[in-house]
Amino acid sequence: MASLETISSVDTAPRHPIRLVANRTGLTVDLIRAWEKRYHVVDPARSDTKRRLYSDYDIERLRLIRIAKQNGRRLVDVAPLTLEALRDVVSEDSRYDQAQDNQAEVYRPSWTSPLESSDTQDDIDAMLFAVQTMDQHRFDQLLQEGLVKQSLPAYLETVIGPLLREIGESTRLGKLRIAHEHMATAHLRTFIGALRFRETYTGNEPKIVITTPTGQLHELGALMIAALVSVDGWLPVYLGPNTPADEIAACALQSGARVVSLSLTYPADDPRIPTELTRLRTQLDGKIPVFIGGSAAAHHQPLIDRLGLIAPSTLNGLRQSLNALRDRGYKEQTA
Amino acid sequence: MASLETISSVDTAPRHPIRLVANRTGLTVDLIRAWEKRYHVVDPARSDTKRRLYSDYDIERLRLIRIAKQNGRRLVDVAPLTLEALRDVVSEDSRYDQAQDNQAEVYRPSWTSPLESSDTQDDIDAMLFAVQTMDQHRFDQLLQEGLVKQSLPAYLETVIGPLLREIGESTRLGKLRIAHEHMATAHLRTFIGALRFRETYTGNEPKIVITTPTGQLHELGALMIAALVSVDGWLPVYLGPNTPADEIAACALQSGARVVSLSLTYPADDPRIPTELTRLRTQLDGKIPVFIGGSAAAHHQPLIDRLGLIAPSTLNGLRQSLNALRDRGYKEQTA
DNA sequence: TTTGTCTGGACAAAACTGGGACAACATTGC
DNA sequence: GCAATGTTGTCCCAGTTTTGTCCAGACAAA
Repeated sequence: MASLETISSVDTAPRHPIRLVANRTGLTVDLIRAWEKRYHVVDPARSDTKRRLYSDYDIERLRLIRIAKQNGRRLVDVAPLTLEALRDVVSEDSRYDQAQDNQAEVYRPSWTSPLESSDTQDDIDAMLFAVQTMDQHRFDQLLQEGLVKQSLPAYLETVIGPLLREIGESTRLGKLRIAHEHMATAHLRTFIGALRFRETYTGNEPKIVITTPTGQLHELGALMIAALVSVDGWLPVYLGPNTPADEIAACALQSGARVVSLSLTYPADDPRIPTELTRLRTQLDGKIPVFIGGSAAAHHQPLIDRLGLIAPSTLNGLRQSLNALRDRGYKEQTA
Repeated sequence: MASLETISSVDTAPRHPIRLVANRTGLTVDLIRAWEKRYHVVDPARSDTKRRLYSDYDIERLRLIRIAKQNGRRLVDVAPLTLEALRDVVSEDSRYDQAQDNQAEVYRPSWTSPLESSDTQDDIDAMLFAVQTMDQHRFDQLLQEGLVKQSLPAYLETVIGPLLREIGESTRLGKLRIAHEHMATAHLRTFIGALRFRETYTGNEPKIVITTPTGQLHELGALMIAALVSVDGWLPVYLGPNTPADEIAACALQSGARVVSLSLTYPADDPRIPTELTRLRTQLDGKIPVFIGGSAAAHHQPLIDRLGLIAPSTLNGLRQSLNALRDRGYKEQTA
């Protein structure tokens, strides 16, 4: 079992102290211990002085159990489930929360997760082919299957990101029609949005405003960021694309966000970008850090430096910067 | 693992606690017990400590009964019905609701109490408040709850449509900030998109291309149409907003769509609309009917008539026209 | 020293159960 | 039109199970 989970890239290395786990999952320290005592919900490793050390696997488990409870499951029922079974249960419950009449019940076959470590490029090519043939159903199927193979952050980084770039590239080269690009984009908007990154609500997770500035109409990068950071316990306040600086600032202040994150992709040299970023920086009064992501971020490096914004070069970098910000004070054991 | 349960369409294995059933059906825990006590609406299994354990079958039953009640049926009448009989009753009632649109005077049995419009207005007001306070979680919660109360087509028509109009209106009047509108729009894009996931794919559903023409950047109307028609067995080929006529035509031809449907909202008087519609009509060669929906459709009535496009005035009208078209085609095919 | 984590147990709140009461409303009989 | 009757959602009760929180005393970390 342990090796199987390693393949699906949930880190089993124990290193997080209980306080950090509590912060990320929204549970209290007492509760985590109580669950362990009563139902062996998790079985954390111990440091040489008997401190509990949790792995990413454990955190994911606890998060899922918390969601399952919120959905009305009883602790006794979900405690003994494996991580995969938990994912099944949670996704089933979320799906059915919005189910309605007259619909045949469609179950997602959970056994379609193949164990073979296939090349992600093959997956992407298959997706591109599905787009080219306008086979929406196949496209969706491939997206779902791909997600099962790895963790969400890894999936976004290795599959969705490259896929977006290739679709854009192919359209520019005339290999795909605009209609194909539109279909793919619309479908990906639905798919990424449906990752249900908002169901982890505890009421006290730190908020992050995510959008794109005026003139930037492509929202998928921003949406990916929203999905990504929610895994680590952030609550995204997602505004879609093309938001004026004043509005971003107002939103950040009203919602009490800890961070703002923008995505820049196309057009890379839009003259409004410097104006908007400067304006945003001014209005946020230096108190709220601003992260810049997206392929066009590099075009504005001098500006970014001058304004004191933060522009990690990869999704993973962004994620880690945010986590560092969030977990400030709770050091992790580097095993 | 938890893969066995994916076979049967309705699982009869008892495993859900009453709280979860209440969440999914929108009924209160008290009410579920009361119905059991009085009419044996369901007969849940019990855990070793007498906790009720419901099956998927039970949940489906309860949800259908709730909708039947909403349609004006009496509990005593529907309580003893089988699941299949319940489905018949509910779908019959929803057909009846549709007929309301076209027939001014219809016999209405005394036991039918039409949807309380004040009730839905309360819901909409609550949603607007959630938007205003940037309470995304509450907003989502309200959207989910509202959906359980009625069938999807009715929900789109009575809640989502009016909500969109009010959000637009409030923003124009300055009651909401642009940031609020952005947040609401982005959230609704995710929410409505997720509705479409529940399609029973057999591979031979008639396809319908859905999008908005060049210049029309608001996609939610089109997305609502996609969600709506998928209930009736259409397979939407959804292209998102702002698609050039050439591309729409190419997509319709490549995918073998039976129909094209466009949504026009804002700007209503965009000068590109006549050009684009004419171009589309020409390229589709008169073989593929084109439906026009959205609030701005009325502005182009003469054009629509001249080109022989079809512009039903309501969502229900659109739905009925499409179903008629599909059924006609089906007869021709089998004859 | 001060703060945080550990164990084990105690305690309290929340949730579920069966039973019943009751008010609001609709239907029926006269 | 009105009273009697039926229907239905909600609430209350007392007893049980489940779950969240707190405490004390020992030890570890900063």
